[in-house]
Amino acid sequence: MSKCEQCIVRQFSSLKALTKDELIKMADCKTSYTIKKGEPIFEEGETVNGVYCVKEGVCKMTKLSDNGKDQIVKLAKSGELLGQRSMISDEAANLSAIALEDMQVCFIPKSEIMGFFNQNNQFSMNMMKTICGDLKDADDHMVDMAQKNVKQRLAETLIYLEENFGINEDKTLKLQLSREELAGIIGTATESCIRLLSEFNKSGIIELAGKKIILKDKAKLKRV
Amino acid sequence: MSKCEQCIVRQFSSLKALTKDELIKMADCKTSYTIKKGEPIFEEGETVNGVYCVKEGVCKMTKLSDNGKDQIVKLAKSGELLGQRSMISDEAANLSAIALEDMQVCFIPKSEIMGFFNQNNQFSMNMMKTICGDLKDADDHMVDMAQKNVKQRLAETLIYLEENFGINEDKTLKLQLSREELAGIIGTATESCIRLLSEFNKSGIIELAGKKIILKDKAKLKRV
DNA sequence: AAAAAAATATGATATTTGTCATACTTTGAA
DNA sequence: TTCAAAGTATGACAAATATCATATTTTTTT
Repeated sequence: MSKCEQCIVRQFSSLKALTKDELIKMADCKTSYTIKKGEPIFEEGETVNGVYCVKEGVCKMTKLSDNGKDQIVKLAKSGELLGQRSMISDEAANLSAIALEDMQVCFIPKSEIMGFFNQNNQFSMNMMKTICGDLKDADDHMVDMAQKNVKQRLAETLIYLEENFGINEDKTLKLQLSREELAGIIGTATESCIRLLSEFNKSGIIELAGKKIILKDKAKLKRV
Repeated sequence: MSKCEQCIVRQFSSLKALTKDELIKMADCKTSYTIKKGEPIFEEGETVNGVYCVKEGVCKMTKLSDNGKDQIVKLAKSGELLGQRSMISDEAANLSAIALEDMQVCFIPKSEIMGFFNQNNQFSMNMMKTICGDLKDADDHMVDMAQKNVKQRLAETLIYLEENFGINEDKTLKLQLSREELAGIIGTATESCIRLLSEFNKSGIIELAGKKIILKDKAKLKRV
């Protein structure tokens, strides 16, 4: 069993407030999982009863809409905790978490987290702040969905992907999404997404190298 | 100064977990305000440094979009606390709170709330759950914005207004919004909103009595 | 390596939604 | 009470987006 104490990713979440003793205790009750690309960590409607700490890899948090399309609500990467909201609300998961790459995650049971809540005030405060951050992001995202058009949302998403997941040596976006997934983030039909990517490509704002994407002119992208 | 201890609305928020002693202490440091219809309680970008407890009246929580339109993110009624997120995140308000009716609100300073956090675990837990509920609502709302069309969002909003704010004796919706505000909730142009209301009216799903609205056929409204 | 399946691309077209113009109605102030 | 302003309503049209069809390319399987 790997040691939480030596795991760097804990520094990127509420867990950074835990003491050495608490980390040792946590290492004892956690379960580690390897998730293959495309597989779920948990799904909408499931009871989660704890949180998943993402050690490695990126996943999408999706919700199935009435019209049968999957909306991607959020992308989560290494260091983030998943399932906090459901655990705290004592509700089934509102979103599914699906691996976009091979992942390593650790499950920490609710009882353990609740113990930390009671004994470590900084930890509770950190988790509260994270959830508040998620709420702000969701509100902002909602306003974008309501007020911006598809072209603007695509431009915004491309910049977000570069800023949050980086680029390879050849300048292509590191996080490689299918056109369908990209459409699922911006909330549009796959064909519309593809069409706009072509348009951006033709006008030189981006470059399409197969399914890989290079942002050529971020200034113009921001002004779309 | 009115007594928090005797104020019923505290039962509808995290404050219900406070003890008699804590309520007496809170009554001492709170400030009461009367807000006229149309006036702000606080505005986007302001530092709030505490929470507002809505004693009476309804307000809209809005965010100004880049295109100059106000998006209504949420409606808050008596019993709800406003500004929790900003207070906890230590950030300026992300949303403006504008009275839709004459209101009575009480301001409770941050120092006071933080004290309760440390001494009353149930109170912190309640507030966490409230924010988690807001996050779920925001995520769901976001998916609706992305995946449903304007007609469906209008139908959904009308039902929401009836279920959450009730109807008068003449069956009209109690919460009376302008067409512009209604458009601001569903995220569309005012003219489109008006046009769809007319359409619903003509097809008998709703009835327009001046600016008042009666839902005639909720089943049909849900199936739009 | 060949075949099948999935993903990407693009055209044609329909539908939805936004914008601008204008008329009518209600509300509030002088 | 009257007038101005704001809000509501509707038509005409333009723009954005979805849908369906089909072609091409890429990936996966055999």
